[in-house]
Amino acid sequence: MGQSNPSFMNGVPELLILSLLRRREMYGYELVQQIRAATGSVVVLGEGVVYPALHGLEKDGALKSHRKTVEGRSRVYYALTPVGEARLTELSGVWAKLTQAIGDALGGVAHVPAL
Amino acid sequence: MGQSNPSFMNGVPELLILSLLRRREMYGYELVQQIRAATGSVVVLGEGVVYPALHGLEKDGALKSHRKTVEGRSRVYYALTPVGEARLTELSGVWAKLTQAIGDALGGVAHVPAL
DNA sequence: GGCATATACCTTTAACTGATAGGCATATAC
DNA sequence: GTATATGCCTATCAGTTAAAGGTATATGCC
Repeated sequence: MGQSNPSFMNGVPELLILSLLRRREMYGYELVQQIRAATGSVVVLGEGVVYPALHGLEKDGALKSHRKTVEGRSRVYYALTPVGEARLTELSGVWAKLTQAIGDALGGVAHVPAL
Repeated sequence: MGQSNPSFMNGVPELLILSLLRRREMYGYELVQQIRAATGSVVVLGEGVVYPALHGLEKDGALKSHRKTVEGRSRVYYALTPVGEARLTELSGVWAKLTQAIGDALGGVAHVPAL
């Protein structure tokens, strides 16, 4: 029966979220903006991607959350756990290996320089 | 209505196929093995990915094919067209921009060195 | 001859991810 | 009081890729 393994390209949203949370704890809405900012709008993840990812990571024990009310706003802050740090290290390694492999395969393909 | 844009991560199979075909023409079965070899088995695309991609690229005018019988084997060789070269340049640029953006966002995340 | 394996082409099917679109609530600005 | 920005969340859909199967020929082996 057709059962697909997750594609080799997946897990980047997770990777970005974990890496941003490594620096400091953040809440979901903030992450959406920070991902946009950190990638120069090359990667733009909507809330419909970020929130489910946060919930999944918390369920896996990679994040822990606590509510805090700031300026009359109730926010759910997420912080990395040791499990999350390990996950980040792992995903980062996979990503590095992947990009290097593809870079090697591309060899000297000229691309239009980013303007 | 829910209409998904293609994910920012897509198009890598196409990119790999085009980049390998830039060096020399190949047939589908050969591409499957060359992609595996060129990426050190980091990226392994099955025939179910490669053949449809080839057909799509040909329909777009990015590739042209011709049948050739070699060693009693009937093979369909694919070669890049100018359209395909342009496509390769474009995809390569997108990929470079993407990996750089993600690399920047990751900043100094230590990853386990590939063994 | 009969069988397994490797080559070579292709399609069908389905899972998974991520994108879109919404719904809810509060605060502030006009 | 209405619009906009913040902040959380879920439901649903679509595109891409993965897996599996289906056909056919060639070669090596018993």
